[in-house]
Amino acid sequence: MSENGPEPGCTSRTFYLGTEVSAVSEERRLDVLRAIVEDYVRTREPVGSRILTERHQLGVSPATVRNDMAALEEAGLIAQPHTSAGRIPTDKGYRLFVDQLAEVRPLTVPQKRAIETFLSEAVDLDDVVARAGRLIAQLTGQVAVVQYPSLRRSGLRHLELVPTAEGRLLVVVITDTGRVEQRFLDVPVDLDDGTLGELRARLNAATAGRRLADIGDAFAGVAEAMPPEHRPLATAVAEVVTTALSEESEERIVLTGQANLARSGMRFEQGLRPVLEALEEQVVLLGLLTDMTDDAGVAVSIGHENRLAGLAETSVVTSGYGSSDGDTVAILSSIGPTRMDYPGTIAAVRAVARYLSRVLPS
Amino acid sequence: MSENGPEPGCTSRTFYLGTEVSAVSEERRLDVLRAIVEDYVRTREPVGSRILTERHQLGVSPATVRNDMAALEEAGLIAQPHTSAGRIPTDKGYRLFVDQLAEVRPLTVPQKRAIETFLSEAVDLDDVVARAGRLIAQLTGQVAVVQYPSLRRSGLRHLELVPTAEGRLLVVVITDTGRVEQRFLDVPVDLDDGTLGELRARLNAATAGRRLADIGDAFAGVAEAMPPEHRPLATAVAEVVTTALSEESEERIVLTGQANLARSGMRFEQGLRPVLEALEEQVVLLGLLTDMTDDAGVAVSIGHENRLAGLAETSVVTSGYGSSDGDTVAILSSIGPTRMDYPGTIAAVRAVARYLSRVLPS
DNA sequence: TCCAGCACTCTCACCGACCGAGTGCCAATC
DNA sequence: GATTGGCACTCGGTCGGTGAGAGTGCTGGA
Repeated sequence: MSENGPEPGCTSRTFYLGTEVSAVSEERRLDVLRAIVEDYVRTREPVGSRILTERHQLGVSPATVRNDMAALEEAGLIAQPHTSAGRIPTDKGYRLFVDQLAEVRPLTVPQKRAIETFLSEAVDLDDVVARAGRLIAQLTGQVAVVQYPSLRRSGLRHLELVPTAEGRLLVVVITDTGRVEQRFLDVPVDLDDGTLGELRARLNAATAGRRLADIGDAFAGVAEAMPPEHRPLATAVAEVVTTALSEESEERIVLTGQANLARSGMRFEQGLRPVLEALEEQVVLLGLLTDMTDDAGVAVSIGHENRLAGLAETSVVTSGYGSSDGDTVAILSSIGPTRMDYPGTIAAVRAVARYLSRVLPS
Repeated sequence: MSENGPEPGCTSRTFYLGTEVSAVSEERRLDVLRAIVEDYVRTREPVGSRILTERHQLGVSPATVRNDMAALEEAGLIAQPHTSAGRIPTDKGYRLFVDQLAEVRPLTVPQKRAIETFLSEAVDLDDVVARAGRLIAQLTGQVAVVQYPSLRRSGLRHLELVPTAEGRLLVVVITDTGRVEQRFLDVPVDLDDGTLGELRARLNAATAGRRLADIGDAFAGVAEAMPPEHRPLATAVAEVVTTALSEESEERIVLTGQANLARSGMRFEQGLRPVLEALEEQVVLLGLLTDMTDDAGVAVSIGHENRLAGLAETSVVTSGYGSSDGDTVAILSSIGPTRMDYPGTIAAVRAVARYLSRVLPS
């Protein structure tokens, strides 16, 4: 445990563990960490040096492992619940494991096929989202969160204007991802079917296929093309569509598998309550998922890395999904204890996101 | 404890308790039961004879209460967790309490006003349902279940046919309760806008305002009125609408306040797991709620009265709600431990159902 | 650098004793 | 007949003590 800086030319690495050891020792220490993570995830019990040498081919004695463990603990990668117990990984330890040590474990062919068929049997968007959630929950044994395709990132398929008996106008928006939203509009002028039909046709011609986020200009053009007495109506419709559909409250998520949290072996130090409460704050939860998701595949957030205090004992695995052309229109994720099967969870989330993207514009 | 039948002309009543006592004793025994229920609900601890006389003006000594308790236990209305503990009500005891002893406790005026304003701020049906759930969960401190207006029991507001770029037809159904459903239809013939417009107009004329459950005949009439070459299309549309929208899978419910289950004092003997699992079986859960709900206000199902084994430790309080004309189109309910505040829960469910009915066809 | 041995610490399960709450029963009283 | 005070009994929860087991850190030698 010399505290000197690294000497030039020597083989020591201090990158992960902060102490100065040979490259081969360094590697074994990471093997020990991997073994600890894998054992702890499986048995849910702190793992000691003896067990470790018995269950893994480390090629060294328990005493040596103990030294390695001391180094890992010094580096903040593992910890002891109490003095005479084995070690468990810290959040930092899981992070290193996920980033560098975990081996990719793809799903089996039957599993993939099951995902594909189950998703393709869905009859509408609600069904697709519900089924995706059930798949994730079942594959990971954890809680699934699936976001509905975001309106802002979806394209417009059709815009419908329906006059109602009460003299109001019902504006219905259908996106190419299958979502349907509607708003009532108190129209200031009386309408004849011809005008309404014209407006509907113009609106649809101008907006079809565009992103909801950028149809403002298209609407402006339509309003100008209408006869002056109907321009207020056109702008009112545009107003309703653009404002209502950009509201954050229109983002929707679905939770599945909350019963998995109550399974034996899901013990949380603080109990289920903070977790369930965090899951119920859907707006905040979605914000967390959105922030951690980048376009490049699966993202993992571990324990205290999560902004939400209620999720301090959980890890979140998310992935974006989208239409077949690769754009991300929404997020899906699996949430479980930090002591989760990361390779399995990552594989499941990735696979479901992929098939979901394929099935989506049904 | 004579086992003789009731003697003619005497004042004894054996109706509730099975033993032969004077009417005044009978009444006191029910007072004791009420006191036990109220105390147990409040303290979550088995209640003994001494505590009971201290906290309630029963006008008798603990010894007398003990005799009454023995009778109540004999009648199966209360039970002892173990020999030297106090008594707790059984499901049967709660049932008697709910049916005969509980005093109606209406919500306060501010509470009512809060419900009204919170519901009226909703922007669309999703929002209404979500807000109703949050209200119930917050008022009762339990889990809320809110069903979306059932398609089958809703009226048809508008039916829209949209041709898509891929040469398919998108059928959109909008109900007067605000739900929107859509289905794709692979049309066998090519369409011109005129035909489509005619079909749309006829369909809407024939079906507007009718219940979805009984538009079959209307569709038949429309198909006959169309020129022969377009009859297949008309029947296909009718087919899609009638079958798809009568599917049970289209019934949707929303759960709110599951975190309440994890609050302290919500201890279930069997743990949360069976409860959460039962809540996740949405189809079965909805069946239970539907069966227990009658048109006449609030219904209560207690403990083992629930068909679902997972809900054996819970009670369910439901009410139908509907459009302002009084028809029930869906159900909302609150689920909590059998040891719940029945008067408060019933009042909350009733109030939210009432305001919901008023706000619904917004 | 590794390893065997050893002393030490700490948790957990178990045991027995004790205390208190609550009951059921009985005899006396209203 | 209903009520009550008294009393013996039961049983669960708590507390302190004990022993086993697991796991560690350290030291000295290979």
